[in-house]
Amino acid sequence: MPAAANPAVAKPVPALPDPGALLAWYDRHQRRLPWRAPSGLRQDPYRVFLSEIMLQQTTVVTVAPYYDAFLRRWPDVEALADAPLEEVLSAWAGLGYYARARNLHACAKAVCERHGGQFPADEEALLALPGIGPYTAAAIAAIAFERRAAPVDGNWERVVARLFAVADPLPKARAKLRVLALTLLPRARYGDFAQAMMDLGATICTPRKPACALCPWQSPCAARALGAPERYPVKAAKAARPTRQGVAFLAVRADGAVLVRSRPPKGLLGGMSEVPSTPWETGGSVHPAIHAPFSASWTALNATVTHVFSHFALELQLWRADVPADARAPAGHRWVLPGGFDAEAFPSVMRKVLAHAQPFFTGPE
DNA sequence: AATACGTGGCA
DNA sequence: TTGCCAAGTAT
Repeated sequence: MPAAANPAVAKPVPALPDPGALLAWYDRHQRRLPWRAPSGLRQDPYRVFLSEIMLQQTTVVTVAPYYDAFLRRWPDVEALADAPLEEVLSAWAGLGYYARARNLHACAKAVCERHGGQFPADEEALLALPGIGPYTAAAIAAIAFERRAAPVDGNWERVVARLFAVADPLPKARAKLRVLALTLLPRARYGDFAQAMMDLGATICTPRKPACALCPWQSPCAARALGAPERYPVKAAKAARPTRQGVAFLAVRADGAVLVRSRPPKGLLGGMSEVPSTPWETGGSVHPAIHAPFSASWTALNATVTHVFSHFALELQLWRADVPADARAPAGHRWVLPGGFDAEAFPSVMRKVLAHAQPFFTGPE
């Protein structure tokens, strides 16, 4: 041991992170989640798929009730593939990132048509399915099929960035973090390891105030050695969020029905239901009336609906018109009674709008 | 590579 | 109140 024999060259070399230490921690502290199989059992690939799509950029607490509802309504991939897209969108309403729901449905169809109703086990084949990117392909491969794969999500990135004190800012550091993450993989238990990394990130190695004293990897962690684990990962500055304005037209029929239409199949809130409105633009529309679904005595309500989307904030003024029970719906529009609201694919912003149409409709929960 | 794409909770 | 954050993907 030449190095150790020379005190002048000897440095305190931190131990490399041991995958076994994390797995041992996971065996004691793993969270019980609705989509997790009983210990030692492999989870149904459809359930892994469903949960992973829902969990993209979405918290466990938010996902849980949606996951239960979907699984009860569509217990397997064939059932989901056979469902009308409108029903899937309606069930997804409120979860956000609605392209996920469209792709979820398209993916179920693809699995049935291209793979005989069986999810493929290979990352590459999974990656070819709609809505399944690098993370989800790896997650399904590891968790449902016990394949050697690294589903590098935000938790992995945070844990790895701290373990190795990666100073490069995200998202550019992503490739480097992935390489480092691969060095951590164990020789077995790939599914458990993937979920252990996520549990560690969610409960110990948290974005703020990480609980380093409880961490199975506190000893090899470079960021902790530096005394500032919460400084990692470094993130690039995000773009400012502009505000857009618009006017939403609340046409209320004498029996309480509200005039509704469906948004274009792609883009923002693609395929979802909405109250007709002007375009949403920074600066707003100079002449809202030309965008009204029909001519009527529109009254500006003393109400503004505000809503924050991922890349802009919205301020919606409300115009209301009360119309006779025999009023016709313009082309592309339909009347929906309050009792039918739950069957519609109203995103959260529209639930806020509709709360102003019906005093007895409370809107988003 | 950069941007579009939701929502709700928390400090 | 404002900004940050959560099991990302598509283009």
